[in-house]
Amino acid sequence: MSRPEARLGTHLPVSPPTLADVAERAGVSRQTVSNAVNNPDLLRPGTLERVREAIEEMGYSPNRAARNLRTRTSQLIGLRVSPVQEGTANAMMDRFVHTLVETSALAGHHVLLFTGDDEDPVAGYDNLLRSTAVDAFVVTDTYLGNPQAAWLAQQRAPFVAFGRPWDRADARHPWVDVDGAAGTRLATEHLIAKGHTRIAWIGWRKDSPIGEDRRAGWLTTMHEHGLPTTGLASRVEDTVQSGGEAAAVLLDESAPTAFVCASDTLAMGVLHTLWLRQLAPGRDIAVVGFDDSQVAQVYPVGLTSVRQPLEEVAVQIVTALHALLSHQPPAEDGVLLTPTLVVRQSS
Amino acid sequence: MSRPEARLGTHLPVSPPTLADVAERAGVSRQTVSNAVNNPDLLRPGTLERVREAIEEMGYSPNRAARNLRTRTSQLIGLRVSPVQEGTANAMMDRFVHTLVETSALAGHHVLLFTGDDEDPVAGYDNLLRSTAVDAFVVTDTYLGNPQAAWLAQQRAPFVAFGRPWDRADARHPWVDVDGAAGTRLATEHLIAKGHTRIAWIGWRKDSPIGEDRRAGWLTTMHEHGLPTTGLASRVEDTVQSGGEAAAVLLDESAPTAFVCASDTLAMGVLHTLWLRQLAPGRDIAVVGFDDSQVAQVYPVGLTSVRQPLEEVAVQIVTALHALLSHQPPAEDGVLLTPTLVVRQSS
DNA sequence: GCGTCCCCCTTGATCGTTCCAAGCACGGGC
DNA sequence: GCCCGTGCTTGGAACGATCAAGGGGGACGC
Repeated sequence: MSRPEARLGTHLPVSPPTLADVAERAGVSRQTVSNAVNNPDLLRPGTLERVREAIEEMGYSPNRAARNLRTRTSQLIGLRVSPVQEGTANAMMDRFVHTLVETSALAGHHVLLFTGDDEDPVAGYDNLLRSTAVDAFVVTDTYLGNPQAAWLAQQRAPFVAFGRPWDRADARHPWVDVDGAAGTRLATEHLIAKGHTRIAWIGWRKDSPIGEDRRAGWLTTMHEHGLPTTGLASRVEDTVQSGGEAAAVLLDESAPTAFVCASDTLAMGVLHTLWLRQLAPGRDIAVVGFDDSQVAQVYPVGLTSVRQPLEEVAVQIVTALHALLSHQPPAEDGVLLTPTLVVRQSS
Repeated sequence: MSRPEARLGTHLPVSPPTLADVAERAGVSRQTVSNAVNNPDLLRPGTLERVREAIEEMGYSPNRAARNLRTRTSQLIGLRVSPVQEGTANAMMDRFVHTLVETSALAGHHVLLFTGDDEDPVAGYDNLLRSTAVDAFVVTDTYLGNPQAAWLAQQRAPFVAFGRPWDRADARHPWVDVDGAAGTRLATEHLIAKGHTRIAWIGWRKDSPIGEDRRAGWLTTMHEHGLPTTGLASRVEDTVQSGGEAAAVLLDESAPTAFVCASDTLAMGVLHTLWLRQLAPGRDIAVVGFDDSQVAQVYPVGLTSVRQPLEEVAVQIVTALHALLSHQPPAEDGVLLTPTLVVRQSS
């Protein structure tokens, strides 16, 4: 029994061929075609060849919905996109998302984007989860107090976080993160090697664990080298203006010769202050940022910056997801990757 | 017959409730529950209330795969993400993608990301299309010679393009685009109003229709005001370095007092040259970019730039997609939106 | 020649939802 | 009290794939 519309030479879009259509053409059963696609080893070479030809000729591709229904799998990975913050320099997600999409494709998965209600951050996850629309999630914004990771863990939903669980109360779950302290350590040691001794820190407010982590890298490295840190640290909002103001105050009060910043955004503020004071970045005062964002690369005076290995992060996340979905017990909860330092003219 | 695992108080993830489970609980049939979800008007208020309570209590959400299979619909919109180009300033896609995701969500759709083989740009589309994994596509990179739009049109696949069909050979299809010429016209008239008469153009090579469109806006506006253009235009690669070099040459040979650029990337190059020559952007020489990228906003001397209404583009695209999927004959093929000018210190 | 085993393939059932057509209850009209 | 139309509700079928068994044929050993 072949479907009528596939026969008619109509101009209407014909429905794509099904497993049964291919089976009929190849003179085998449905299951054999299915095996040809999913378990080629089970077929005799001759049969396999014949089925493959039929598949090729008819342009057959398995219907996703039917397969999803039967296997209780969607081959989709959910990723929540958070609102765009204009004015900050972190166009960093682009790089991550692209690699994630590419890597997942290799593992046979696609990436599904969804937005979150800001009032109910969990709603988006809940919907997709209950309707079995996605197999797993990638959670990116794991700042302290974000309930998503804990909620997902409690629901026993498969997910991997980009970011460590800062809160001890969070149930254990797989995560991949970048060692921020190692990054600022790289930056600080680079500056020390260049002969700097008065190296200032401009970071975020104290309630950001990520910020504190990055600050610790600077602090311990300075201490290890017996260098002073008192009066050389400042905590501000993550904006260009705040960074500039902090740099101005530090320059006036503590006379640093170099700045390590918790973000490229803050570093841009520092560069702005240097510009106003006719100081040449890299020659008079060194500046190092964090994230290696596009501004760092495009800015006339290239900004030295700590670069997160986002490509590797994506690969590790997909690996962890794959293990999770295969129900393999994870070897370890988390993976901590080390960033690199991209040296440009500003240092 | 209720599923056993839903009864057991096991720690294993229980499969979510189905339509039948809800029906049993509410004391109605499957179809009634389905109607309560999809056509509430068909139910008597009392029944509707009862079913809704059951749905709420059990946390029911329709299984996506089953629904997709039956309705031959996936509620997914495919979007190809192109490789990240480091060094260019176009973090512009972020804004677009986010609005697209948000707007589609309102229409009940999700966004599926996929990558394309660079060698076979059509492969990714073909796979998703044949496996009925997506309902429609949004095509973003519609540069001349890109076969995707034409191929999709030929396949009668539903899609909306962000970008005009520059090639007349392309079959007709819905599109949404931003009027680049109107943008550079805004920029040029802004500079003329500021008293500039020697306004230079730095754009892309001739084979880019988008670049030619933007160039035309500058050219016609200059002509309309009886201003000179000879020796004031240059065409280069879209890199910071090329923009800087072009600016240097133009400054030496034609003494312009203002620059209109085809991109923020090129404008950054111009700013760099000004920096090297100790010229103050905005006071000595005016500069206008295109795209209002993050560098334009973060750069110490704010860069005046043409801003594309990406949010509106996304809304229009979703509207067109909705019409397309409802088989409503589109009122018109394309929608052309007008950009705005964000004036900052550089002009 | 016959039974046994194994490999390769086929058949029927199933996933959870929506479509279809028939069933039943309720109420009005006579 | 009976008939009939309207409207909510119902069981059966279908979407297209995979899972779980069942069956047929050839090779091999006795």
